Amino acid sequence: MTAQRRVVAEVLDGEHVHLTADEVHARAVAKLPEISRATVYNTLGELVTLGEVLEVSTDQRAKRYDPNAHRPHHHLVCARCGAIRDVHPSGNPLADLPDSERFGFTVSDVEVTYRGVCPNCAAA
Amino acid sequence: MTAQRRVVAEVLDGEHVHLTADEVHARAVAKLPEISRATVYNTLGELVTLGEVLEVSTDQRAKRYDPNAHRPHHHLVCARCGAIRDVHPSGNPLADLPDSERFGFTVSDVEVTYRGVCPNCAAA
DNA sequence: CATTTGACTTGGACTGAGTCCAATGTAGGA
DNA sequence: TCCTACATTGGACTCAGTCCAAGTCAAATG
Repeated sequence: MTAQRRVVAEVLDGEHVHLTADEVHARAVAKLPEISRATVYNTLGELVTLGEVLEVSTDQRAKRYDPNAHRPHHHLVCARCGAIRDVHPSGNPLADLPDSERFGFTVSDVEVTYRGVCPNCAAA
Repeated sequence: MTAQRRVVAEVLDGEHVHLTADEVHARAVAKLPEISRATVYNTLGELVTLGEVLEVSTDQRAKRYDPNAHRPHHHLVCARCGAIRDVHPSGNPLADLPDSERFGFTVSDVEVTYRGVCPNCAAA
């Protein structure tokens, strides 16, 4: 556990929003000016493999990092501004995939992304 | 409707798999050697806005294009080799998102991505 | 205490996917 | 046929992310 890793963890823990790697880097630099992009990527990658943080790619641009990895959830994304909210649908979509639609796969996970327009963008 | 656009449409229609833009380009070049990448991107973009083709981004790499836009469906992705199958879960996940979890959004769409290991990769 | 070791960090080069743009080509109407 | 608007081209550019060789640091060893 080095200073750099602590800073990255603090950034993610501090704001419960979904930051891109570059945003994490920018906030990390504010606390530890000489931290490099590569280290931020390395640390984020480790946090992901440790299961502390989730990678989310709701648009086709930069991946975002979700510190809320321990509570399973899905995402609701604004198609205009890109805002992301965590949501907890009722029901288990995994159970909605019948065997006949599994093609022999061992299905272990499901991601659900709802898309719509947020109140802010709807008002504008 | 130019020769270039016809070729792109033919490529997508010919193989019901999920090609990347570069794969579409490669196959288009086979039929019309001097077609450029930019034209393929332009045409794919138009097909997407016309609703003829869907953009799918199951991994964080290249977008893939799904010619099966008229029949709603979701995707099952192999975590190892990236193979993609179209699937039709029972139930409607949109209905699973209660109003209390909509945060004032006008929710219009939902994408579901199942992840697992395909029979081929499981055997290897 | 000095040295070795191995892991961590750095910055810069590199890659892949996609976009942008000025120049060129072309289809189809007047 | 000529014009005009639109489509195409290719190359430069951007953005996100990866890679790598070199440098740093701390803890363990002698």
